[in-house]
Amino acid sequence: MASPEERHNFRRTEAKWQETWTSRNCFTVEPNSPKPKYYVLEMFPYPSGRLHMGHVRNYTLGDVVARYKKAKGFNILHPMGWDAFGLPAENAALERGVHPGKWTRQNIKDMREQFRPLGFSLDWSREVTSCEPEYYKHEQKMFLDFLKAGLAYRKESWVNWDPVEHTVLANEQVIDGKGWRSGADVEQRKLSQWFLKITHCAEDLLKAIEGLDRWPDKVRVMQHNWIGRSEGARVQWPLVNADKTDRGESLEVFTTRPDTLFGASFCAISAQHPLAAKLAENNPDLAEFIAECGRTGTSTAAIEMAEKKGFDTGLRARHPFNPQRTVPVFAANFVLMDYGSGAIFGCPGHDERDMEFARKYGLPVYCVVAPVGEDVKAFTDKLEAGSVAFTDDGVIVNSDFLNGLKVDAAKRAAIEKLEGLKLGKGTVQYRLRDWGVSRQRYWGCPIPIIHCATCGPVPVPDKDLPVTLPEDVTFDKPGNPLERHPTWKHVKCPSCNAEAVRETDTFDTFVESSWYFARFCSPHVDDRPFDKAEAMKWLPVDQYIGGVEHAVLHLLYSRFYTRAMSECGYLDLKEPFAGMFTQGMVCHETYRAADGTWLEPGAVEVVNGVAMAKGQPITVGRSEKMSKSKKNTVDPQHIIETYGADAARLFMLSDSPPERDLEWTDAGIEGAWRFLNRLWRMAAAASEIPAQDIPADLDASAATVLRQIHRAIAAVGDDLEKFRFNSAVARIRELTNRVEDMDRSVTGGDAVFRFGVSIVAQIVNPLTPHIAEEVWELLGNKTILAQGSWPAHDPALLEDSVVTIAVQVNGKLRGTIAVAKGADAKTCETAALELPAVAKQLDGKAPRKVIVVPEKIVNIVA
RNA sequence: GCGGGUAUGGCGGAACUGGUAGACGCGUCAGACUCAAAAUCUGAUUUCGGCAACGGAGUGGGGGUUCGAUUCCCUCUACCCGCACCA
Repeated sequence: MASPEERHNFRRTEAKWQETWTSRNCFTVEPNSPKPKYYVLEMFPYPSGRLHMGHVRNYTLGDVVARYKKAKGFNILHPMGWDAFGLPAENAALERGVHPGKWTRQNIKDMREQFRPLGFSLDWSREVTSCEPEYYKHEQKMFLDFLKAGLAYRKESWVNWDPVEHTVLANEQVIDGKGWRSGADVEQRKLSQWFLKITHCAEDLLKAIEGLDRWPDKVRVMQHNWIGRSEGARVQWPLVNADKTDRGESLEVFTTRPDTLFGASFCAISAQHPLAAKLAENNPDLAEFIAECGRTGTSTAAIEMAEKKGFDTGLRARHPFNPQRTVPVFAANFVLMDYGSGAIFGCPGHDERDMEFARKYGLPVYCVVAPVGEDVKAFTDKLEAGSVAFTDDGVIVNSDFLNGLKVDAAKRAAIEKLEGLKLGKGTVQYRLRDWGVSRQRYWGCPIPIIHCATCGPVPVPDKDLPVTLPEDVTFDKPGNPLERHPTWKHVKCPSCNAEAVRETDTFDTFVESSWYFARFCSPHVDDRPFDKAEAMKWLPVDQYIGGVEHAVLHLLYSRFYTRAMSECGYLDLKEPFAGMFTQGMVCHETYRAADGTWLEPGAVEVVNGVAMAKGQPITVGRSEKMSKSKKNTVDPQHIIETYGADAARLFMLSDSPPERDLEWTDAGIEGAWRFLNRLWRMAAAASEIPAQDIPADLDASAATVLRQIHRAIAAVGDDLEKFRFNSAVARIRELTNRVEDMDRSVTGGDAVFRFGVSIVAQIVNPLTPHIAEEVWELLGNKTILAQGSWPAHDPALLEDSVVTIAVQVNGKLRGTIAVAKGADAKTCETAALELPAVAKQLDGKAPRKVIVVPEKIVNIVA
């Protein structure tokens, strides 16, 4: 171990500066400040009780932005809170018998303590906790307002039921037919649910994506696809019974290809379609088919994909353009009830799935689109005999009045005709469905509704809000404890005073996270969710930072919720997040023993280049996201205790660009630690030099370093603006190297050295603020960097008076020349041709052509 | 299947609007200090040939545009992510 004075004592200095910042109130908003505002927000954490490296990365990125923007003269809002409702609390209750509330609040306390030593510039005075009534009561009020505004409604619907968690899942929470948390096969059940009408904003949510120019393209594309707009038509097919009598009703289908209507050979309805249910009453085989579809549901969708099953209902449907023509109506497992009208028409010739279905059930194939210029007869024969659909653009054929039109024109013509016949209508369909917010859970915000046998669902009157969660609940049985509570749900109907029951469902936890960013603007107002003027002052969030896993759900819900709040007068804003950044995951190598069990990194040692654990060779797996199940986690607290917060932060920012995955390595954190100690030793040396001005007769070598210092200020600032934190770290290290290596004995050497160290302190401050403050103080400064400003660079010093430019012959580098900045082309050319290497390449011949790009390059074409 | 992304030394990664590829770091090797080790410092480190000067090749593969391509275009391959019967 080196002597103490050679090493930076991070334990002492980090605690010291954290106390200083707190006691000087460095991170609270400046009231009535003339400075422009800047709202930095990281996604608020779920209080699991344990800080992990993903948190460290997320909040470090945000802290860099907050500290940098503060130094650039902004008034910063950088708050913190807890996304505190959710299932893990109930799981803890089940597993350990702890009350979810107690467990959650203890976790919050613990995690707040774990955050403290990282030195984030967070304004804790604005802390919000979503599981407390002071927070969720506003959510209840807003929900009732949404209800009044028609933005919330109740409907019976098929839901994804997780049999393990005993709850309903949103479509987004079903992954490959399995519950996103439990991994259990999801079943289909019909329940009455509350919905928020996100589809009301579908078009606007889609269009406005264009304006989100500070969002990652990836996220914008994902949201675009999620909303899934498609143009098409709803078409009526009059139904005919098996005995050829008209049923007096028609089947509505949705199609994006009305141009191919003449190629129809069947219709298919969803197994969940009301018509299917009606027909099944007198048809046990159909009933059995429907039941089978319900069983397989979405659960084995991936496997079942190839297997398209249909059941001929016996009904037939009249072709809208030719009443003489009828097609069979099938019930089919692949038709989705909640998209379009839950029914389709099948055109096997021009849709691959329909083709597969037609071939399986012996249905005819009609060719109605042919490639331009192709022989129609020959193409028709080939298509109708084959089993490959033609889905490209082309010319309509065999289609009466549509013949000869291109696909797009035919779509328009078909829709016009349908509308004339009153058998259809052009429409826009979205993939996006309304947001089901009911959850059959205890640990969530109660939905403020009372169910009365005579009045139906009645909103809880304002005066009775909030509806608080009862604390005295038990978790000895599966399902929702609110259902079983002896008294809580039994209340009088607010409208007729009869005996009634409370809604026992609670909100999806995505509701809390859909408005917390607004609550932070005025977290202590009690009579409304937030002060409108304050919210309008701070919103939108200037820079939001979080994981890509929320690219669709949370971000889309928040965009909708902001619109909904605006419709109800709470705000005047559409987009909550002007800038979005999605960070990569923190990964680590995985290790497995011979018996396949996962091993912790701490258990692994490398002996003679072979990875071993307990004397046995082990398998080193690829790097994966840190997770408890794979045991490849590294505990942030341990890292901070060993190397300090600055080292942990620096490593998080080095090497990997923030949007990419970061590979955690011991060598990496040690590298960061070494750099900090080097900086520390430089600071000690610089502090020995008296403060002094840089002399006018500065030595040339020191002047070069001075230019490099100014260049680094500009470059690091630029990198931080653009989220190139890894590059900023590289430039700071580069500058540190230059300053450290400079010759201090020349005229002005000491002054430039001292200046260089002080600049390093200032530009490294957003990244590693503790050591930066310490260095700054060591240099005799009485101010603190947390309240300081970004150093100004002198534009005149950014560039050298002499530039080195490359000389190429035929595009290959043959040497460099140093010319005065601004030297003309002729000078450059002459200097280049004088290079021996160039002369050698030319071999006495005159160059055919010389290209000179001033201050960049000379290329000689031989 | 559809949509999006990525590919650069032993490794993570740099390279602004087409202009000196490999910044910065890690690792490795050699050396200094040391009784020794750690720490620290110095030097080397894309690759091939060569003692060297120097020369050849080189940014996943192939092709193109250009005086000049990691960067632009076409094409192929591999991997990663999202959606997945959306009619």
